[in-house]
Amino acid sequence: METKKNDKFSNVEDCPIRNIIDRIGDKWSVLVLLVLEEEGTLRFNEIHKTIQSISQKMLAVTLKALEADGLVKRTVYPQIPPKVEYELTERGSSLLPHLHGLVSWAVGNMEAIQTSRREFEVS
Amino acid sequence: METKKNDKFSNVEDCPIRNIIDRIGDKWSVLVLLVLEEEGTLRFNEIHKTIQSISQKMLAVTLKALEADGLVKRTVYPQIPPKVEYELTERGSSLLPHLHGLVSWAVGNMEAIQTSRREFEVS
DNA sequence: CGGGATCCTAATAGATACTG
DNA sequence: CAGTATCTATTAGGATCCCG
Repeated sequence: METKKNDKFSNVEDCPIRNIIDRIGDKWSVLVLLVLEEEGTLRFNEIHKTIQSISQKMLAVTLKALEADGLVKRTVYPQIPPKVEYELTERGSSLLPHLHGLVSWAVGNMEAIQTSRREFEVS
Repeated sequence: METKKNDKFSNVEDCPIRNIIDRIGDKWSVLVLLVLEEEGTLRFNEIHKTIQSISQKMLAVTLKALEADGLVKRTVYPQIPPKVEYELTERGSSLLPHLHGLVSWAVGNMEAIQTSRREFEVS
């Protein structure tokens, strides 16, 4: 992607909006963040049990991305069998109110949106 | 995707969170919404000029999806050459405050996140 | 001018098997 | 237990051409 004059929004790397959308806009990140907020500290398999429809691979990938951004803290207990715990960082916690804003909007508007979609289909 | 017991978050169609993330989590929707908010009513090519890095196809696809969800209103003026205007609906406008919350968080945390990513890389 | 139709590629997600 | 590796299927996105 090339940045041109007059294009305020093209520079992906430096655009905070695009950056954050790229992070939470994937398939699972928001869900994982909400689960960690609701349940507190969880082990890998505990998260997996809460979100059964995610694959092991995608959960690992998602957690690693969240960890890289400093939204989730990963603690390894060097024992056998291994134990790894995940929890929100402060930065992660500070994001959640904004996600809740989105969630409440989504809950409040989902039905109307689905109706709109159906009407749009037939037209 | 199959819904199982104990999995509160797997049912994509009915999960408002997943629904809204699927909509705004694509590459361009949020940007288009923000542009329409900032600039008001715009023609297709005016949006394109503001976001030059989007392809014509993706702009059309994005606008159609936003229209289907009732977030954007599309008005056709039947004349030659054709004129089509886009503007936010009330529902679209009601979403924007929540997006702004996200945006402000993103702006405030982007630098720290980028630092975290770099540190994570080398480790 | 505002797209739609088509074709193509790159990125993403899932299934499965394996491992320290 | 908590992943990784590999492979395949699906999807998103871009390029190009065309049309009313």
